[in-house]
Amino acid sequence: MLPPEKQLELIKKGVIDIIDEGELLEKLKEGRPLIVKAGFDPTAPDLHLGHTVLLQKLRTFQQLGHTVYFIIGDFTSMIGDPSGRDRTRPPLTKEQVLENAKTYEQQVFKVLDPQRTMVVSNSEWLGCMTGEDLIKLSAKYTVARMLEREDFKKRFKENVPISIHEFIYPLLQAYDSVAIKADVELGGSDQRFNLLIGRDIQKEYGIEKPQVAILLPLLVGTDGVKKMSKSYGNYIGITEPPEEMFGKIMSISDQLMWSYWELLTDLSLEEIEKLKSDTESGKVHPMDVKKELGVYIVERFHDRESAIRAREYFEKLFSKREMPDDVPVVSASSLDIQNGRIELFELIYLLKLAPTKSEAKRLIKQGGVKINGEKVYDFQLEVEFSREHIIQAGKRKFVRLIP
RNA sequence: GGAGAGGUAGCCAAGUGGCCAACGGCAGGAGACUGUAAAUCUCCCGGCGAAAGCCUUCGGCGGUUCGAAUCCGUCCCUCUCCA
Repeated sequence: MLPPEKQLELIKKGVIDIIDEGELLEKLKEGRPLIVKAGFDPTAPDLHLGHTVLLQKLRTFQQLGHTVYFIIGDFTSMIGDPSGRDRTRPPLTKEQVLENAKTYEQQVFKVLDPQRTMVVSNSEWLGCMTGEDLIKLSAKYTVARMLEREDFKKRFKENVPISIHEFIYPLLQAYDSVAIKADVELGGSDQRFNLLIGRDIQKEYGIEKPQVAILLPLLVGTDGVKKMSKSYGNYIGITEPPEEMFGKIMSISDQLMWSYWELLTDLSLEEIEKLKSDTESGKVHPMDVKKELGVYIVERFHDRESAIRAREYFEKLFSKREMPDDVPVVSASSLDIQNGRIELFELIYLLKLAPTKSEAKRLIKQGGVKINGEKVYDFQLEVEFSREHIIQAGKRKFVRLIP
């Protein structure tokens, strides 16, 4: 193991806050593998780039010889973490949660070292809690302290409902730390409150040296506004196909790109600064820098070759406005059409290029549909199937229609 | 338990008997511009229909009325104050 001071230095890189740094150093000096906790709620089937910020830091701990407890919040996700929310989360069913949890296990090892990772579900200890246990746990915290949280305070003030179970969430998360005797817990900066409750509750349960809370920056989602989150639909999943992943990265704003460089790559801050100043001075084009980022990230979760291919695909489809190679092929005979001809809007609808016939018409009227590269505005145009047609709806939806 | 205020499309939010498929904003879509960035401009944004128009929608269910998002009854949900 590296000397404690050296370890601390590596751990500190890129983190927002450590509570308490002195305590962490003390723990490191004990020279034993620390129990490092990070919890994930399986609220959607995929981990996304936002999670990897955290995973990467966990890996740092592993490289330093510590043990990671990866907690799947199968129990707590049925409540839904209220952190940063302006309303109650919709609850998940047990089936959904289990389904999602399954895929998590496979995905985390794209980053984590399996030798030093314990994957556990918090239903293991929370699921067998009795009513009495729960009441004892709830008694250890007060409503006033709960309302210290900004998100709760805001909702309370604005008369947005807060259910009692949302108060219980942080307590259960804290109890996880008791159950596994966590030395360190990692979380996004919105987890500050939850992680601190963990410290309080651990002490209540007789743990003398409570966990150290390490807060990491939140990755902003593809919308450029909210944190990357499954429930906001602004995420880039780590299992997404290369082209998809690359495309999503290209769609983030230039400004946002810099935080992606910072949080998702191993480049040093100096190297990123250099890229940034080169971009600002016009030495390099921001789009090229973004493509580089795209390749970097796709390569991490797939491989070099796929990453290059994804970039080429992108350039072909968008920069040169060409058709991709793998346009879905639909044969006219599979479409249930009479007389071998059909009105265009009907066709767009049948090909699922628009969700309703009304939308198909609108799309056509607005000039969003091309047949064989020609814009068509007449939604009643009769399409024949005697030969092949390339139908394009919007920028990126293509269908090759064969007789 | 009592008193009051509310529940309108993905979200926020107008509308208080016919002019309401319902103002406006956000989000979303298409087009122009372009680098699938940002900004800007135009258009669209319940369904069906070529159109006229028709159908379904304003928490649920019933009712009054020629006609209801709007009035009445009842139920469900949220918030506030009092206990």
